[in-house]
Amino acid sequence: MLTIGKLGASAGVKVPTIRYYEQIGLLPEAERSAGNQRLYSQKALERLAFIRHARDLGFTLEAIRDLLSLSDQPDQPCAAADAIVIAQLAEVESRLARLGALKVELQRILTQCAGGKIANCRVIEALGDHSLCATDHRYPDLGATI
Amino acid sequence: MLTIGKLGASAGVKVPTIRYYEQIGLLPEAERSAGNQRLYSQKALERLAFIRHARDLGFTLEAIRDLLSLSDQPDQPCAAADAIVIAQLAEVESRLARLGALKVELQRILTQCAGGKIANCRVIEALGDHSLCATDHRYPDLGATI
DNA sequence: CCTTGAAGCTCTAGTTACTAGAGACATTAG
DNA sequence: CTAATGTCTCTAGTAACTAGAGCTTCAAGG
Ligand SMILES: [Zn+2]
Ligand SMILES: [Zn+2]
Ligand SMILES: [Zn+2]
Ligand SMILES: [Zn+2]
Repeated sequence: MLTIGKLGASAGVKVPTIRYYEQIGLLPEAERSAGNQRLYSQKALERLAFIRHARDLGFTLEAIRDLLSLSDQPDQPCAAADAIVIAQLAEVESRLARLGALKVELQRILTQCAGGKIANCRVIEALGDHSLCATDHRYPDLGATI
Repeated sequence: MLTIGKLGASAGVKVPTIRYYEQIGLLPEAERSAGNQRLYSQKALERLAFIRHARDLGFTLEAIRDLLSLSDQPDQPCAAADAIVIAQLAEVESRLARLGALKVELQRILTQCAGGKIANCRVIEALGDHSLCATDHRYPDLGATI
């Protein structure tokens, strides 16, 4: 049995984060010691490591919740799990495309600066006017994660 | 003079977002009509378009605040503005690197699935165990934007 | 046995950049 | 003049934590 501190150190997750995961129901309520402190089994460590790793791979907590509940049902077909991973890959690819365009545009903007005063700086101007842009980096709001 | 709705339509920014920008001091308090409705000048439209475009380029509101205050001081050297753009470029490149690693890893994980039941699915297993990963995608917390 | 420091507990609030909704007032088209 | 749309303020909610206050429990040293 591990205390919350040991668990966090083992899984690479901060203690308040573990309590947060419990609070939102991503981790089950932990057993408690006589003194009301949380105690964790090896299985709990595995579950937390799964969460941590999936977070590192960019999955949302919602997706992780689904993955965990799937992994608790071993005789279901795995297509649902794969679909979540495929969706995450698509998300990553979409972000990559967007960020690639941003990179190109920012580099291009930076080349416009010849130094000097702000009044003459083409960088400020380029930031203000999309019609000076070479690429179309205006995508409908991709949210934000990773 | 534009109403808030026209302003938003012109700049491609939703009305509540404009009010939010005013609330956090990114836009100055707008003039008001006799009936207490906000009225905006052409200059306000330019400022809002600047904000919108900079957001599209992934700048945070904090960075945009700094850029705006720099652009209000035309005889300052432009190095400070450039530095903000350079930092943003670095941020974008760092995210690109991270996302590139994630993409590779997610693709690799997906190849492990041979279909079938979850109990045998290597995808779930791979998600749970970083030692099965081929790349090192564990970077110290990059926050999240874009 | 006692003390002290670290680790744990609960609870609240703050972060980013908005978005949604309630309930009231203003403006405009027909 | 009325109905529809637009605008007003204010509050609260989103994702995934993080920080802090004020309290209790635990482990080790003297
Ligand atoms: Zn410059
Ligand atoms: Zn542009
Ligand atoms: Zn599978
Ligand atoms: Zn991994």
